[in-house]
Amino acid sequence: MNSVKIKPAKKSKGKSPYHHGDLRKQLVEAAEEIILERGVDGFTLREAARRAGVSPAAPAHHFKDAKGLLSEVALQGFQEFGDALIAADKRAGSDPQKRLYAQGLAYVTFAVNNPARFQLMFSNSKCDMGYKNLAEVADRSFNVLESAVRAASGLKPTDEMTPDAYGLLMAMWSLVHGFAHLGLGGQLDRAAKLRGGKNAILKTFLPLMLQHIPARK
Amino acid sequence: MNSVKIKPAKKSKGKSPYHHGDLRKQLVEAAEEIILERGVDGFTLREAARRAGVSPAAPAHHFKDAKGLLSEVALQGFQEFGDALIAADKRAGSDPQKRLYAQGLAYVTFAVNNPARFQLMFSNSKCDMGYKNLAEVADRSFNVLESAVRAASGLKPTDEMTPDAYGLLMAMWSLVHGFAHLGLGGQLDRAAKLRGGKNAILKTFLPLMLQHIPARK
DNA sequence: GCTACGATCTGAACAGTGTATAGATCAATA
DNA sequence: TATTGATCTATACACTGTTCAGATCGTAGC
Repeated sequence: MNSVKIKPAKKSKGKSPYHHGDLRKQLVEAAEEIILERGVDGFTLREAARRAGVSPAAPAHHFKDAKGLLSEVALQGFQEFGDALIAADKRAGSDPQKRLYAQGLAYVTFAVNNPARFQLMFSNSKCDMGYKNLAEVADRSFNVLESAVRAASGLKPTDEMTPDAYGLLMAMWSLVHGFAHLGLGGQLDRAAKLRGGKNAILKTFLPLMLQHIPARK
Repeated sequence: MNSVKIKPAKKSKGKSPYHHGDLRKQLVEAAEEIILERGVDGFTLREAARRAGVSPAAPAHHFKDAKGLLSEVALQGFQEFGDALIAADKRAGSDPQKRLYAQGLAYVTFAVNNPARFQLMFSNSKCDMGYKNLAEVADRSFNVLESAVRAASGLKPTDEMTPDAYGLLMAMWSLVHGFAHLGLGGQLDRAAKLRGGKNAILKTFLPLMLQHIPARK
């Protein structure tokens, strides 16, 4: 007999043991692969199970249902997304306008570099905001933007938001979110009759657009 | 025998004749019903066939596949959408700023009043921009906005778009589109911790946001 | 060491889906 | 009147998400 103890490897090429050992994580990875290859709507739970090398019923022991697995993917996506926004905000220094610009850049850059995840993160039909702390993690991203808008509106972090600041906040958020959504949908390419895809959006369109960031009245 | 000639009625309560008579239109109406009730992802072709009172295979004689039917719905949606934008633009008179404001209002109002159709219209996975003249009809809406942006940028209708005008155009479009998308997704409600749904979005948030319409530098 | 338990996974099943195919029906034309 | 083409039905196939009974196996308790 083999005296060497073997923890079932991530993807042991040998006969798969009855217990997978790392299924939850691999399902998440498989899901990310799938939505990237086939789009969010191309995802199927069975395909994820297939790629992880388990039966169709196995995922149920780790996620309530397909929506549960996708919600976990969205959760991790919002984690990275928030980190990216925070990092960009810090790099921008203390000038409110620069902070807004940097965040807008980071927002759209994340969307373009993670198109499938980004679409998933904002899809109510594909993931459930009630999943674990998904809503809180999502709001964390939102709060980074709110912080910069406060500064741009001359408000201290403890001040209550004024209606005008709310308007600016929504305008700023709408601006970058809409740009990302239109860009990923291909609308910008079609409308501007330009090619270049991802690169054109980030390098050409985005700076032109961000020059028009709404400013405090 | 009955001497009265009867065209198979829209929904003759009698035994249904073998040939439907008006299936194409009724499938479109059924599809609109379904996406309104169940969301775009809740649509199934079989359910549409069921509501029209025909077999699952019948729609194939009028639309290539499910995507085809939804594309037709999107096409009609863009028709109405463009009409609404044009009407708002005309009502606004000649002041470019007022034109932009009016179009923004009309853009978001349409989205909020036709949430399912709006989402469908901008969903690449659910409808096909290659369907009939869908792309052209969609661009018609876009061109209304471009016209107002030209005016706001001091360009004549025949002038070539400058990079700055392009930036303003994308900013304006992104602004209203992002607001609509975030609003329909429920993100604005959550972030602003307000209730009121459709009404709050249109009456409270939207005017606050539109005050920050990007202006020519 | 042994046992029992709980977590994890399989295999099979069920209802529902989109779509293809062959054949039925029927209006309209020749 | 006969034929043709458009429209519809019935059936079938492969696929989906999810459930359920039972198989497997690490591990906690004795």
